[in-house]
Amino acid sequence: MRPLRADFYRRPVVEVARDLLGCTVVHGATAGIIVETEAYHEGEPASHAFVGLTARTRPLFGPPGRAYVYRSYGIHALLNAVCEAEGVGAAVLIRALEPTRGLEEMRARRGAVADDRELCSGPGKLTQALGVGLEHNDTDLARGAVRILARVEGWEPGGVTVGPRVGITRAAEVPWRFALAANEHVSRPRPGARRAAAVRAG
DNA sequence: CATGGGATTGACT
DNA sequence: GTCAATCCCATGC
Repeated sequence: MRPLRADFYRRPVVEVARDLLGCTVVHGATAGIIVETEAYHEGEPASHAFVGLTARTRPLFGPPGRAYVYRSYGIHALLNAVCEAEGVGAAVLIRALEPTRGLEEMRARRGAVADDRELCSGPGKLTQALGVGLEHNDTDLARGAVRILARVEGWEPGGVTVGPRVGITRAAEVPWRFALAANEHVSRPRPGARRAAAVRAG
């Protein structure tokens, strides 16, 4: 498995979000297969890039293939892969991994969890498990400490679930969330997360 | 300079 | 189902 190069990310962000399923995130001795992603684009209000170029969003508008890591709710670090051409604010949020290497280290970082399916089943959980933090913001995902590797040869996604993104209040109806349908390591859809989309659809 | 709101999680009722 | 923890940063005065 080789690191994904900038060309992989320099495409429509929704395509990249789908194609990142099955790829591997590595940091040190820990690694996991991506099983859930979400796409964000400057053209819609749920994206941080919607406000334009600021100190915070600068990495989003930078060259593709770098990390955008930010603090959420004052507690968690969330990992994104910057996409599309330089100057366009777009990124894929990595929402869940299936742990493959360094399970003991992950358990140590995560504290007591019921079972290994909960080690990386959420965007805040996986960064904690892999030891990814704000210091990795704007680092190169092909050469830096945190890397994303291509799918293994012959890997097939099987069933992919497409649906609305989780935990947002604006543009909640856009179906830009992708997950491996049968995978046990995806994040649990927040039951309390706005039924607005469903109501609107019904 | 003060304020308010999150791309969440885990504990508790 | 409900709610608190906690901090960066965009916004407005």
